[in-house]
Amino acid sequence: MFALVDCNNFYASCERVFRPDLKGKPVVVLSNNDGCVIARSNEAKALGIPMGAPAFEYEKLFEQHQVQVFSANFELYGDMSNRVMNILSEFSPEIEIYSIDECFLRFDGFTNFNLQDYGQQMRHRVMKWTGIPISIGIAPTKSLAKVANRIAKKYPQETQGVYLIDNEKKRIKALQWLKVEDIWGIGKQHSLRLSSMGIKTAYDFTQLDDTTVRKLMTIVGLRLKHDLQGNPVLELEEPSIKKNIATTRSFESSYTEWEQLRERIATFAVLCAEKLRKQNSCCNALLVFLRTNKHRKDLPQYNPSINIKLPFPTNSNIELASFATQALKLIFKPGYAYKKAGVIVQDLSQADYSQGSLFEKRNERHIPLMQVIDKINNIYGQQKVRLATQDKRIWKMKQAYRSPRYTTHLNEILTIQV
DNA sequence: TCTGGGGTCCTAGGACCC
DNA sequence: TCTGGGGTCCTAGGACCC
Repeated sequence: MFALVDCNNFYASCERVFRPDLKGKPVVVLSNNDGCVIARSNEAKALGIPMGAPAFEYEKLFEQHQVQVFSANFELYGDMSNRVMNILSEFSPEIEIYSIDECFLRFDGFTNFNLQDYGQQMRHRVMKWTGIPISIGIAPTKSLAKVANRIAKKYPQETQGVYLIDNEKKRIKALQWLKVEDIWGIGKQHSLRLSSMGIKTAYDFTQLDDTTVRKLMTIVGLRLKHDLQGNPVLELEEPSIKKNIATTRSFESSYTEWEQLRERIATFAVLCAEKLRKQNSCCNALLVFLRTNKHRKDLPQYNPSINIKLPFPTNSNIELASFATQALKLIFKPGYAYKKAGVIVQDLSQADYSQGSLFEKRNERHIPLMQVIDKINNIYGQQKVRLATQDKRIWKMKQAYRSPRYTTHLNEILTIQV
């Protein structure tokens, strides 16, 4: 059996842990630049605030219903996530951390366990030790565990947050209940297509023949169908290093000047380099892109991107910033109002076994230099040592409502007055 | 005025090889 | 009129996830 454990309204719940006064009140968390709503408490959902709602369109509603608004505090959420995952990993030797707020557990050889009770234990422990509420779905396959989880979330009273699909009758009932667009792995395009064919529920989907599914949705869809039928096809995935690493941001205002963009791109490249070093990788290619504001139909649009191969693999701040700037030079055109840009490093290889080039070589002296820079920045704070092309203000984001980083910065720790 | 960020996998088609 | 057969590798784009 597999369990899918999912934190309820995760970001909003993290904010509430340190602000118990917000219990029962609507809470929303905004994306970077306080742009749109990326998490909502149940009370906020009940007010009809949709996922991804642009914050400026809902300002009135926020005020009217005294919605508690937070800027994203990813440092806090990441740390809370680690705590939750650590606790959950004590419940099974096999765990796959699927996202910041979700994990799969595998219960192999748990035949003498009452998984319903076991799930309740998990909920209680995570709640007691972190304050984060979770929901659990348990079933013979991963995709069915996803379905079970959805039921647990949808009917908290009846299920007490844990739902088990452990027989054929429950499986069919669950699939007949689930709308086709809510299946994990079926997105907007496929669900529209399926819906137009009269396929309305997950059960209908599993009744299609293999050839049709394959033709419509490739091998991915076919695997999903079999998994939903109760034959485990989707396995627990091993932790693996990333294949691409991106740093992309929208700007707090539009940029028109080369200097501004050069600074952003250099900084994004440095952030990518740091992420590369954290997983001991080098990259062999990188992509730089620019975007104008797609919502401003009145302005000229220009969304270029360029992919360049590097002459040698590297994870040096200096080299990546330099390559990224060269790439930017090739796509930058004056006269446009750029709203977003990004650097994506690709074709990653292990840092220790890098394949050198015959004609050009990375600067070996950067390796110890980067080690020292990482060390200093770890102690004294991010980007204390930085390139001269980088601005002092590394985070150019609107974050009007960020909560303290309670668990990762000693000077922001919660103070209690008795 | 204002609209997020970061990933994965699969396939078709082009370019190339003998 | 008619123009082989069998491969590999790479990339862009589409689909999906949170």
